[in-house]
Amino acid sequence: MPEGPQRPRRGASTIEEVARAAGVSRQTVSNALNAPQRVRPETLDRVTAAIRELGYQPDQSARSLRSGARRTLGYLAPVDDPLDPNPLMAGFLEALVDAAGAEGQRVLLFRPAPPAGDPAAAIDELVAARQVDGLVLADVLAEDARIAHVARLGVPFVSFGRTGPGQPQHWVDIANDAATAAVVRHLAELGHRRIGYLGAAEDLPWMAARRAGFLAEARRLGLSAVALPAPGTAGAAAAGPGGSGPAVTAVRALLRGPERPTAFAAGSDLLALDVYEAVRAEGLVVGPGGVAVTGFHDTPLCRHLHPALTSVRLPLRAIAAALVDRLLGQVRDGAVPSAGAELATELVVRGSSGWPLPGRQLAGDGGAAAGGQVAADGATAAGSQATAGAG
Amino acid sequence: MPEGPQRPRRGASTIEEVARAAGVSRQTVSNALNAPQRVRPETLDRVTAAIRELGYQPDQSARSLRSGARRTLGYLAPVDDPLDPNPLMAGFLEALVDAAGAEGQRVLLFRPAPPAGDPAAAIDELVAARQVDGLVLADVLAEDARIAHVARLGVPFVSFGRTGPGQPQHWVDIANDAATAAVVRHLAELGHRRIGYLGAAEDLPWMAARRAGFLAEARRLGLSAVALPAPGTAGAAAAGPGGSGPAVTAVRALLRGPERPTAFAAGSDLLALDVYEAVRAEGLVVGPGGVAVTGFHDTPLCRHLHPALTSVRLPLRAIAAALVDRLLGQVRDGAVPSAGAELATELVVRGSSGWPLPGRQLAGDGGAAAGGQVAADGATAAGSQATAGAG
DNA sequence: TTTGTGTGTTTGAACGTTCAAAACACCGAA
DNA sequence: TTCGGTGTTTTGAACGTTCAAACACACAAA
Repeated sequence: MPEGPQRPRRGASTIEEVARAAGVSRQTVSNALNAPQRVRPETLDRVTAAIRELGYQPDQSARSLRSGARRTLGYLAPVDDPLDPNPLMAGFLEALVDAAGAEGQRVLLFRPAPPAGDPAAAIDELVAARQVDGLVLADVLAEDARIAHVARLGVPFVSFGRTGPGQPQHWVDIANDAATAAVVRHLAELGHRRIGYLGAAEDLPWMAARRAGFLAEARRLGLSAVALPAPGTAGAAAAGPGGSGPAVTAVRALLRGPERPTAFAAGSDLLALDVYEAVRAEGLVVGPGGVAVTGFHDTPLCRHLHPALTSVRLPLRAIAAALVDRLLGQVRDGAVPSAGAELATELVVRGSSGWPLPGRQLAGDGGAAAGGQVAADGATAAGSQATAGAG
Repeated sequence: MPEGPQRPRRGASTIEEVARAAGVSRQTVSNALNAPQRVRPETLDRVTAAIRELGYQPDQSARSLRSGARRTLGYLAPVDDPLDPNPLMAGFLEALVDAAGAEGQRVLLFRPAPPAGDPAAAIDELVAARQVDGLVLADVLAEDARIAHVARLGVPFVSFGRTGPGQPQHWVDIANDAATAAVVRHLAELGHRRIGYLGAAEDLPWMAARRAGFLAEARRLGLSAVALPAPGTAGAAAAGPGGSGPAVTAVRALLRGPERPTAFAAGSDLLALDVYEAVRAEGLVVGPGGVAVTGFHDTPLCRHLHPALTSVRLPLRAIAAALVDRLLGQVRDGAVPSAGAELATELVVRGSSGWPLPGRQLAGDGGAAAGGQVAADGATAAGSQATAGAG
């Protein structure tokens, strides 16, 4: 039988010990940490030295209990389809943790308890136990029950993904339509006049926006454009994550048709893989000489494809920073955002749409679209415009 | 100017209010929550009713301060190469949060502060502030500075990934060698006699183990086997995430050689993509009629390939549960694990190695290896054996 | 009746910090 | 000399909970 927990206060010193060591009172040490300008410089030095000496760090529980500030933000993990997880979850989380850390905040991960999986209950629990100062929601839909719930609760929150017009505009999102519009411009610059789009799960707002941005820009430039799956077809569901067969079939059909597209934009990197397959199945080649292809998300997959896949890169660090900034604005000053923030993406050009050899520069690029800038991996990047949308 | 924070204690009731409502004392309510068997059933009912009535939940900070238990586990996010992130991070985290939640624990995510990125400092901060009861480390190497550090600190911890013989054996890991051995058996059953392996970053212990398991089982079965990149070649680095060119080149060279393998196992799903490319570049076909290919991790990518990729699925939920179990054993009872736990993987057979049409069952499978069992998606799964390794 | 024994409940104290207010030291002006 | 003012430091109380010990009571044994 084990000898029990017996927490031995591993080296953890208290504020009282620091005070004694520095020859001051409790509160002076507290002030030295929380409001140094109130402490005489000479005293501050002594206290700081004692703190370092003893390796003191305030007990977060005691701090929270007294002050009310938890210094912790809750991230509600979206319950996504295990077959089609959000491809940027991990990267976004890292960015979020870093952005929060820069503001002295930690990130608490939570999820609706399986198998029921009621997000509202999970939120209630966390808030009732006062474990967080605010919440970060992700993969938010236009009419999202989670948004309505947290708004009703009155908890500070922000969302990655825009909310509907009737709801609080605490969101940060990328410009999905501008991203695919930039893709269209890129393809147009390369000389493509007939272009296709492969989407999936068009009921998701970001997917719908990508499709819409594609079609709008193509129309504006006078290009011939077709988006798959065609609206109203069962393909919309079938082209989803479960089986990619129908998507490939649809793309192949288009490639066999009279108006064969010379380029295809995909709503995700995985969908681009279906395009690759379809192109090859039709005996065509992916890339400049054949059918140009682009993806979305810029996952590691892009570099492992042959040719490497041109894709839309999301500014994850900027998104995370904006979210934390807006959230802490509410927590600290009660500053409720009145409008969402829309961030620009970056198009990373690789062999699938650009040039056979990766690393070649843009040749004489004086066109209408934004000028290219060389990205980290020798590929060319063209940013889409940033806007701060009004609520 | 905003009107200030003014935290209005949103609906949060205290234990005192519950006590008053139930006509008992503070401590009885506390007992009702923490040691119900000490409370008379009749009283318990009254207290429970009051708790529900008022929507009471104990303040976690107050609880932690007094009892010492934080009810929170820290997860140290590995600082991986952004070009080659751990492909199961997101899924593992979800499983970890669920497993922790089932035990009433939350998960706090933290990372070394960029740009320096010293894990030890990040750990010290978290522990000194007493924000967690224990730590979960991931992507652990044999001689890992983080392990040495937490062991020195005396904090309860576990690791996903085995530790070296001289170190505490608080690990949970998958049987990497058994996983690739199962792959070899699977390929042998299909009739393959000459097989290849494509690895990368062989300095990582799990990658080394996959390679070793592959070679050992091939030798045992008397198969002709070649593992890429060949030891001592610069390809070991070049075949990594950065550019997949060299990997493709090496595989192609092997396919052109006199002893052309009829099957290829890859150390990850992304590497399998390189194999696909090489096979096709040589004018061959991936799948039963041509070159069989297998991957590792069973990422969503597998289903989007044509043919769909046979891959090794990791028991993420079991891993997370084992980690939480071992960690809480230390936290609650001081039960220090004396040996690591090795978990079995599952081989998900799809078209790239099995049969042209996905969904077909294993035909008369009375061979030497473990019997097949049908997995969720109509593919066939064969488990590798589980062992509990001795420290 | 007294004494013990166990069960259920209450009371006082403590966890480590910050808030609120009071105390102190010092300065220059009245 | 007194007074107010300012800057710095200290003191008492509080945050909401659980620990440790005390208490009340019923019942059995002495």
